[in-house]
Amino acid sequence: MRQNLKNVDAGQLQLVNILTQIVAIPEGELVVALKKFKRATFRKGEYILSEGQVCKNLYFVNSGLARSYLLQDSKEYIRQFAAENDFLVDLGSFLSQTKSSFYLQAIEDTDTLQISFEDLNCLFNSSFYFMKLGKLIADRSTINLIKRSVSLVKDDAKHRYLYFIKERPSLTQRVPQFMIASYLGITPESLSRIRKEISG
Amino acid sequence: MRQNLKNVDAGQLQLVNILTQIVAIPEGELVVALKKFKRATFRKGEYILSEGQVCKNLYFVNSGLARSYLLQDSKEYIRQFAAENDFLVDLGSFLSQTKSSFYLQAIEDTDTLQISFEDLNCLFNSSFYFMKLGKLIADRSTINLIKRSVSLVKDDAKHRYLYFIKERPSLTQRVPQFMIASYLGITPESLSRIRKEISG
DNA sequence: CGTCGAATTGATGTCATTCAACTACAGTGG
DNA sequence: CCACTGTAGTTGAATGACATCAATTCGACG
Repeated sequence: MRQNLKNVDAGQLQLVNILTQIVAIPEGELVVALKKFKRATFRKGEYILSEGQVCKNLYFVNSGLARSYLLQDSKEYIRQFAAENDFLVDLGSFLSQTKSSFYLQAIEDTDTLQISFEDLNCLFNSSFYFMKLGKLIADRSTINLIKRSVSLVKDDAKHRYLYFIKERPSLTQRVPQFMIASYLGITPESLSRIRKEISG
Repeated sequence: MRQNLKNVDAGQLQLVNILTQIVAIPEGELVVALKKFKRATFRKGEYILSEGQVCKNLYFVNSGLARSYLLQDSKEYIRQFAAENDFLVDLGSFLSQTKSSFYLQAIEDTDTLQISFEDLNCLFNSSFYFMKLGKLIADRSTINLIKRSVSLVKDDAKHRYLYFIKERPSLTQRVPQFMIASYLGITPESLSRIRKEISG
């Protein structure tokens, strides 16, 4: 039986679309790869990973919304939101298979495709295309993080917020304000005042 | 004539050591790759890249020290120091071959091996090993940047400085204080006061 | 020895935090 | 259907961290 993409479900197709948008991959390899991804769903508020656990899977978000954050001195520091078509993982924990310092938690009911560390590594090591894909994704994420870290030293809270609502307008609606504040590195009170100032 | 690593110079050997420490690469491929790297030296203060130019090369620092920084409203924001065995590049400009928003400048007399965007791409696309190397380097840099961006929201200036001198003790000696301050996202005056407080 | 940029120090200002009070509102159980 | 409860969001006042501005001091180098 010939392997093709006609029988994949909507979630898998969504993943394929994102991947092939980054690099062209032979259909046969995609079909093989898709077999390694398993559906995983999380309820609003549910923890996908907790601090101290090893991040054994990488998640592709089909629908819903999740966050990754750090807890220190009983304060939360959000480092990322992952919505539709985003990847979700604690990269440090995942790549070295060591204990995580981050939590991964669903903000909305969230539907994902997960792949294990071992399976993903097989994929990378068995296919030039996937290794290339991995590199390109890592490159992008490096560039994004450069932007973010530069912005954190260069811009004040108001500019960071304006940039956020420009870049991720849908999140501005879906994410509670105190989480946006945490992501921006400020308190909910400060964000509230900034919003007041902007609207006024 | 058999290709081997016996005839490479010290700088090339240094690069080989760093690369093979990340991933094992057949000697033959290394020899081919090394041919694409060309020696480039810069005097203290010299610009390796200026804002608005396209970053056409990636640099491996054999010796010396350089920085990458952004200029905005006539203020400098240093985003990275590159010393021995570090890579230096404006990744955003390099990967998309578009105008750079960063400056690359030698802080000390600096000795590098440079490779052009085209040559590096050939290397990546012609060899699985190099593609893997590229991915692993990008992964590392992502992880480092996650740490940095989290630290920028989580830690105050004092903690960021303490972390810096712990992680890069040699730089603490070699980099002028006002540049360390810029990297940390604070003013030279603030850093001076922090140092006073720590020593006292 | 003189010069110039780097570093320090002091006085003051600003932005964001902290703490506290209050409002709005969604979810729960009576 | 309404009161109860808890969480999010807002607002005010006081505090704190870092910036700014200005004046020296330090130190490398010609």
